[in-house]
Amino acid sequence: MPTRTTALVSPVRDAAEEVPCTHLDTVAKFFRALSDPTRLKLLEYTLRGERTSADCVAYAGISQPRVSVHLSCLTDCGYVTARRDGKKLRYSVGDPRVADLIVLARSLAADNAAALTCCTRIPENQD
Amino acid sequence: MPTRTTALVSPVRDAAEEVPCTHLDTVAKFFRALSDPTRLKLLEYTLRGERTSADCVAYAGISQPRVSVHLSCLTDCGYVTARRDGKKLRYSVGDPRVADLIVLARSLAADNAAALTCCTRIPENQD
DNA sequence: CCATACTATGCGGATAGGCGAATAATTCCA
DNA sequence: TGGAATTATTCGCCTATCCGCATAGTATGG
Repeated sequence: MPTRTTALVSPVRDAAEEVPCTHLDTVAKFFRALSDPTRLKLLEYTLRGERTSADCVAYAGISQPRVSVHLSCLTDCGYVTARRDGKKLRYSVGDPRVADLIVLARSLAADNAAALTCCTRIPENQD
Repeated sequence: MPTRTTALVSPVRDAAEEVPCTHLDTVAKFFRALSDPTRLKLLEYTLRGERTSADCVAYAGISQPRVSVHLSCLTDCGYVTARRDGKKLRYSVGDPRVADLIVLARSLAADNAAALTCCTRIPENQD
């Protein structure tokens, strides 16, 4: 089916039928939210302070609709929360573990930066 | 080198200065390695003990070439290391931070499992 | 209420990246 | 050294998901 569907606040409540321990697909999806440079950029930006959508648009350098989608994704995945302030929505990161995760990942990635850059095995070369 | 899409009003001068910390694209790529259920499955499997390629093929349930690519990817990204033992290669996770990262991510994902499941922006062939 | 600012969605195109199948390359042991 | 076992690469196909642009929807303040 279509690649994008409405997220909003989905009425689906199926967490009861499965164990509380997170499943593979869920964790993978969790990581996928961070696998896009734009989303990662927005998350780290929001991590450093509460941001409006307009802030993010200016910071990320992409269109407002794109930012909206990314922020919605980050929100759905539990990375950020939105708070209405007048006409605007203000996004922030509430859970300190998010920062821990980023720091840890950056630490690991830094030590493997060279190898990571060379990880061209999966994608086709486009030279 | 990933193609940087030319943004509207993006200065894009970050490539000029050599960032001491890890680059955004690099970290994103780092996360991308974990954003695939198969790779995540293989990583967690390897995390629990040294594994051969054949082990991984049986465990993941996909073809050997696919496993080879995934393990190469995980290796390039610094998650696992390969050690030759006779005819076989044995894969293992040396860095304890990898386990920390997974544990932390699982912890976070568990607390947002419901929301994550509802994040239909990342569609899954799951019902 | 209405106008407006703010936010979300639809569309179409382009590309990344996953898979299976076939095959090549490499390595070890007899 | 040769054959078998193991691992890596290539190819075609297909889906996911990124983007920009246009537009629809919604909440707030007047």
